[in-house]
Amino acid sequence: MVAQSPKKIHLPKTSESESLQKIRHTASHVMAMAVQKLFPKAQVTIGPWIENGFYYDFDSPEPFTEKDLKAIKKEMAKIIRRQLPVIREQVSREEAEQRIKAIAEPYKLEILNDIKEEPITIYHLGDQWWDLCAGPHLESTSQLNPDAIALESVAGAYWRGDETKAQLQRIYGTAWESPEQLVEYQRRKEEALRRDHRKIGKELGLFIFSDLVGPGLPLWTPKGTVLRSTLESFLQKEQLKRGYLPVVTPHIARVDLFKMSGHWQKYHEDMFPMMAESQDAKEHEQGFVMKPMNCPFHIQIYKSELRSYRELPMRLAEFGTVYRYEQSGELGGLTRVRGFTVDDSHLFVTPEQLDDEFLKVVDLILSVFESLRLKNFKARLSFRDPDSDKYIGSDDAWEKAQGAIRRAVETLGMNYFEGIGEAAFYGPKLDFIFQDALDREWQLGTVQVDYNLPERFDLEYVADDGTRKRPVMIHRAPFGSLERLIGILIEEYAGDFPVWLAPLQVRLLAVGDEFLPFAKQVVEQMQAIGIRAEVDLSGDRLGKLIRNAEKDKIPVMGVVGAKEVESNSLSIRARIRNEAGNIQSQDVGSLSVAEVLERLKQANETHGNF
RNA sequence: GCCGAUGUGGCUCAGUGGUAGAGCACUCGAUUCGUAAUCGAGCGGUCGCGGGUUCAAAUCCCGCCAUCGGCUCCA
Repeated sequence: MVAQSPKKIHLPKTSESESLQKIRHTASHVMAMAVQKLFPKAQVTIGPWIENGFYYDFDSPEPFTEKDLKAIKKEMAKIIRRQLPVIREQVSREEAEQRIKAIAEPYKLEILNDIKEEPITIYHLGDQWWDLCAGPHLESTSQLNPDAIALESVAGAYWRGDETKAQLQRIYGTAWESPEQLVEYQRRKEEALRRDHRKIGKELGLFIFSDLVGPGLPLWTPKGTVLRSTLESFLQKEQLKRGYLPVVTPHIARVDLFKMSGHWQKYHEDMFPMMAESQDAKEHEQGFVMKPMNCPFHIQIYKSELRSYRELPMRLAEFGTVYRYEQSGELGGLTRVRGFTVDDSHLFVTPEQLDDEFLKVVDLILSVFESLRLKNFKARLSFRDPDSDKYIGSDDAWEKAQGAIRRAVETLGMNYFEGIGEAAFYGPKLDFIFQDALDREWQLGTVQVDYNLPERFDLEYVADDGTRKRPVMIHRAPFGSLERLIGILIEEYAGDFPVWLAPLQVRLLAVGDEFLPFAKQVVEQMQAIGIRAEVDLSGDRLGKLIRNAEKDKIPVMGVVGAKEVESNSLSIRARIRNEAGNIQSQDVGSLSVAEVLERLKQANETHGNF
């Protein structure tokens, strides 16, 4: 059955709609006025529109709770009903300063100091309330519809986004052109929640967390492990085709290794504490640490022999599990964990090979995304912040590395944006950014150019003229991490994996117990050619078996009864993705066992549909 | 780490001061059944953990742990 959506409601983005910008600017001012009415001690700071609404940050001696939102919303409705005109006024810097001082709002003064242009614009709500604001705004509060506004949540937020500064109270709200849009927005949010990988991962039994094991440390169940290994072997195969060399390295190493790499100095707070045999060893920093990255290990393998230019590029690859002591408040599902597996590789190349090799890596990454049907991503040039001291190496090395990345994206004609301050401590990156079901952004794939670690580890190769030269390193991971990738994939597919990735590809459902032997025999044939299949042995009625298989999102169901045994066939029901990307369960009809085997084999090889 | 919220059987949830309940799942029995739930019975919970208040705590208070939404930080 096809669900008919009654009327498609378009939800505009704030950045694309001046009308929404006005609504949300004005709504945030009305909210701030309401808050100051109810909490006279609250001071206002900033309150911009965001893609789906707006927020406003307050410095309040008493924190707001979710219960307060109701009262604030009520107060907002009152303000709206008073039909206050929104008046724009231009004043001189001095005038603005005086007025701020008159109402004792120190944050506004700081904001004023940041505004470069003059005159300063102030927006008034009638003669009741005003704030510095660039606008645009509605003409009157009466143009807001209280039924198209919702206050969503409260959160702590640091002043200026700086954790050393005051913690403010942020209220998130959303406002729309009509109540219908608000309802649609809320409906979509609920729908997004249904795609949440934490929910689906639990339902499908892919991974678990245990309080005893610890936060941010996922445990992979048999089904989840099948999914992981399918992804791993897919990439492994692609890498072998491209001359990568597999390696395996330990999970821990002496602190000294990470002192040499610079991790101990620049990455210390992201690392689990050192293990040391004795207090004395600890004091002398003579212990072991869990690895937060694989690069220093791969470097040791490179360095274990004198390398010739003939060996380069040398591409050492490992699914290496790393451990990072992420702040507790950062952890969440599979997208942010403390132990994760990087599909890591370090390429040691001559400076002349760098550009070409970089392009090959980007090509691999894009083809991996294509195989996974991942289309919605952004490319970010993650460069260093020249004013920060969190990086190692010379300006020259950074210029060269950043130049190489820029050349690559220009050559490819890729769309990209720049993230200053987003570089790794040892080098700049080209990152591929995806969104989760709640529109949060996550970095998956990454390619990094590194002149610094070869320097720190004194890496060399013998050039064709017999001299010793320094290689350049490329760090790269198409998946980024298996954990985060799987989190994103689950949400992308809403749990309905393409046949080649589905942990269980086929389940056979017997109409009666007497058909189980035939079903078992067909499953054995499937397993023999690498198809993941099982028989439902629960003995329930067919309707129930189908319901369970649908709930488990198994791509192919094969019903077995007298007819099928007779003709060595299966009555196939399959979950098939339509053009719009929605999964529909379809009766494919009766197919011979041979035909089913062939189709599944094809799906596995081509990553296509059943 | 910071601000706020939440934590009841494997899962989803009800229970707000009087000593724990439902549905699903699981086990057993009956049913042998053709495309999204057959019927019945049974098993299962130190109500996140620790302390306190009270004659009495899942319920009120304090601390801790975990999860969720943000902030900050990152694959």
